[in-house]
Amino acid sequence: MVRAILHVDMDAFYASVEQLDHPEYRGKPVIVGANPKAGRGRGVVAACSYEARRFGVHSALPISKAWRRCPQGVFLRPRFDRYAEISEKIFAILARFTDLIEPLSIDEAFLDVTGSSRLFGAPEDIAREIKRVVRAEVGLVASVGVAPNKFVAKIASDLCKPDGLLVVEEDQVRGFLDPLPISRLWGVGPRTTERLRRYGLRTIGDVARLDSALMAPILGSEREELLLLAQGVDDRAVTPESPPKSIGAEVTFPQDTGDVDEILRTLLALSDRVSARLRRRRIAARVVVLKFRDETFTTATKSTTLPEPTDVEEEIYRAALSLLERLPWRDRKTRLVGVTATHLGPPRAQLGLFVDPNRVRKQRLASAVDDIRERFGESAIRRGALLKKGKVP
DNA sequence: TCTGGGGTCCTAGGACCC
DNA sequence: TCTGGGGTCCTAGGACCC
Repeated sequence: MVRAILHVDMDAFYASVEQLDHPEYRGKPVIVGANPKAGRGRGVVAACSYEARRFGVHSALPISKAWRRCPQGVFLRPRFDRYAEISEKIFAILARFTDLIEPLSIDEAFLDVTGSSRLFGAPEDIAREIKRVVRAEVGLVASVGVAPNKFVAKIASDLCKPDGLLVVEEDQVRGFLDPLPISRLWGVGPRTTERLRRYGLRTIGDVARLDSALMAPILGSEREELLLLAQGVDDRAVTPESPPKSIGAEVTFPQDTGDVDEILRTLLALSDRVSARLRRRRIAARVVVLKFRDETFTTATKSTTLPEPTDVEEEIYRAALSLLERLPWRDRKTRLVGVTATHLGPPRAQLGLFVDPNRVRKQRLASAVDDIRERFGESAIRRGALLKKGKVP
């Protein structure tokens, strides 16, 4: 049986939310991302309105470049809490049409509406209705791709933006994919594109027509999947939300720093953030990863496995500190540090295992802090060590 | 002109165990 | 004199996605 998969994707999501909340920004080039600091800012564009795209601005563009290309733009810092709020409304709308929803990001999802036809009509009608309701109830514009599988549905919505609706029937799939560049294939980024180019492969059709056996040296271990994708075959199911595999926080310093104190304070703040998010989800981590980037943009990660799972800030911080000592360089300035918790699972207490009374005290303290922050905001309460020097990043 | 922050998945070598 | 074979865990790095 042919499935009916929808890919729903909001157009210029962050920028559109800003234009929704601030009517005076409508019709203007809105650029959401890092602080441009008059062209000297660090970071990139997170999202921008279609008005801004006419100036050559796009997401992931360095913010300094965006400033130069579009000095008259409305530059805004992201308000993730607000975007999450709107996102919830959108997902609530999607849930009216099917239970089979797989979120891809804050503003994007796959829907399997194969079984929804009796109630809601043909897939194309469902897509049109979703667009109508999202616009009427939220005030934002979505694009929707409809196809027999996820891969084709995703490409369809990408290609019909903005405010698009594109249906690709099963017998149209090959003709639809063939002329597209190989970089449209899932999992084919700049590196793989370059490698495939060297073999003269430019379009998805070029890949689809290859002989699997001959491809071995070209594509490596993932050749079967890639070949099938290129041929428009994708059996992956639409699977509702799964628990996170890792939770991390990282920060790029406004200026590269050689100040050990600043680095330590930052690691503490990051450990704090990560542990709070672990506790909120009632999970604990067995592995802590420290990420470090120096002034030459060289990046290293070091990880360590803890004797037992933790959600306690102090333990994560101590693990990060022990990893700091194993870093390969000392003489270069630091651009970025990050702390990530992985190998997540239930905390010991939930498993019914013995928990050291000392840790119980720390956890109670941490939970109390969480509550205060919940009620009065993130900055309501902080560790003394964080206040010693300068501002918390 | 530089290159964010949140993730996922895969590979590969070495340790370790039976 | 030679030194199996398989499985799992740990660690580091890389490609990729939004």
